[in-house]
Amino acid sequence: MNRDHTCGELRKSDAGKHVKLAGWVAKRRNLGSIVFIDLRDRYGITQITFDESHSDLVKDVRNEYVIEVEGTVSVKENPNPKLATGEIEVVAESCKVLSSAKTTPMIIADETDALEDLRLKYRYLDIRRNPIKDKLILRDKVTTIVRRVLHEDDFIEVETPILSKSTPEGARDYLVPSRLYKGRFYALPQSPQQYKQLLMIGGIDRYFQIARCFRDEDLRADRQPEFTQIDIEMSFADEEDIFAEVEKVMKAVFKETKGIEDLSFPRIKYVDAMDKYGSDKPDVRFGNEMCDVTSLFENSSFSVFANTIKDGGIIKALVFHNACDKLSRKKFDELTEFVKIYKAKAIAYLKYDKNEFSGSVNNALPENEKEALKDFLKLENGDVVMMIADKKAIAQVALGAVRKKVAEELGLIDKNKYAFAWITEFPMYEYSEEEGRYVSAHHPFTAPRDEDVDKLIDDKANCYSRAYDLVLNGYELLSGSVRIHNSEMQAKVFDALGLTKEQIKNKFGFFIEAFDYGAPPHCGVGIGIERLIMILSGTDNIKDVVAFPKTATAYDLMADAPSTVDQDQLDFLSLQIRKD
RNA sequence: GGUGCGUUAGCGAAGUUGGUUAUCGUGCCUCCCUGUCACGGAGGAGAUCACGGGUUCGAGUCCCGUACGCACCGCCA
Repeated sequence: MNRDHTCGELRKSDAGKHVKLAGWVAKRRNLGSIVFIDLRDRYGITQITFDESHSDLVKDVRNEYVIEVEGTVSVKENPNPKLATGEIEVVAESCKVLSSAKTTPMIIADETDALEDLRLKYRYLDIRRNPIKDKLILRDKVTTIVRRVLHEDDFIEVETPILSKSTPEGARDYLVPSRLYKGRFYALPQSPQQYKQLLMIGGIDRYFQIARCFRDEDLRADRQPEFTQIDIEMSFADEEDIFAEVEKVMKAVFKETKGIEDLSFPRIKYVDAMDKYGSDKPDVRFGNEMCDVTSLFENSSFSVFANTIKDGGIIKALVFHNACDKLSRKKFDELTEFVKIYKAKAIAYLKYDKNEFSGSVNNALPENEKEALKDFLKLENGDVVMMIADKKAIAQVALGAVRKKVAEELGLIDKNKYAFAWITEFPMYEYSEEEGRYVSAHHPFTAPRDEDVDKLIDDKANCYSRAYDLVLNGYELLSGSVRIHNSEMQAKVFDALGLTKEQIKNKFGFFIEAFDYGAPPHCGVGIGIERLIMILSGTDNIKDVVAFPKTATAYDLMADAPSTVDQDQLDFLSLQIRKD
């Protein structure tokens, strides 16, 4: 046995005990004939003291050496309040080097100077640091809570295949060439969607899985190519049942990890979320909802507004209180550039202070329209109004992005707040410019709203579904839907998506067939674990909560993956790499 | 696919209108030190300035390209 205690557990009450500790040398302080070593393991740090007669033992010991130490627990005269073990030290009698270490390329401490790419290359060193290690521990704690709560409610965990079948709708698949079937490919699952629905048909009425998912799409600060979902599906259930179950899980997680009990789960329809927040994942930790002020400017002499409306566009407005002094001309130049990212042409603003207007459109707008705006928005001194006149979709999204950015910069967001919202009744379809047709907004197994069944084929733009998201602090935490559970309806949706009978048979044949053998009504969700842990641990970087993450270009800097493979391997798979 | 920013000792950064020995902090090595806990003190080593090309008498600095990293838009059923 290399140790009988961890480096995080000894306290004053252990004084006098003879102990054996093992760990990494986090810091060596040599004061001449006395040497202090901070010994670190997963559980914490304990100071080891080598007095005059023992200091030679660690003469050649350096940072990050792995050592085993025996000694006696002793109470310190000057305790170190920064350490949980700070009231004691271990006075060493022996020291055995279990492993030596080269000088590390980065400082291993809570505050490291290393940039992210270096930390990814030496991820095993980065994981020794508390900020990363603690998040891995939190992640384990959360999945443990989730499993317990779901098990209490009779859900069972079932594993579904990683080697799966490519699906045409949605994200690009990661493909795995088959050796036994020349020219054929497995696909890694984007989610266990079809398998879990088949489990429902198989009578496993309450299923969950901590499921790894893969999507070959470009990355973001909150998106990795492989990620983990808490995947849940339940039969004989609808929105109310699944919302209740998810809320129960979230309440348990927040109570047991953060001590937070007063969570609420308001519901917002998708169209309202877009209207008020310009996003289907609104950050509702703060207000500043957007308003539609189009009607005030229909006959405006300000041609920019009037022409936008004439061309079918709208004018969205957003108010920030007491912000006149905080938002400079320069800031609005910056915001003008910012909204161009979202294809908006410009952002107009009016400041109302000391009962007078000023700002970019102050001269362009006639007095009566400014007064009307003031009444409509109930403006008070100090208010700043921002407006975007554009096509509806652009004005909403661009001003919604401004809402979030300015709120952050003005400090309107309470970082200690956790604001959930269910976003409901998503569109059934969205138009894909790229493909020139309507595609599923969620996925093709999503049920339409009862009242929209007759719009499935003929009025796709106005057809809404029983899909929902749970949003937390502006992140999409989960997605789900009530599923279609009869083959006629399913066939109708495939038809609406423009899939031919042959495509349906090839891609979904087994799935469709299953629905002919008695499918229960069912619904479910997939909760993004990484985003949940990000929010719980207060980081905006998904890489912080993944043990071995990939870069923004989906590269593993540590393992150097993806990599080329031997010709033999290609030959086995009957694959040839094109040289162009 | 697109936009922006970045790349200088092991690590993190500075480097002015282009100018001759590239600076600072930290880490590393050696020596001194019995109460430190970011120990302290003295000394030392350590750089093809990402790569390729160009402009120039002269490039870390200016220009073009490439690679890599980060963020964002598109994309992510």
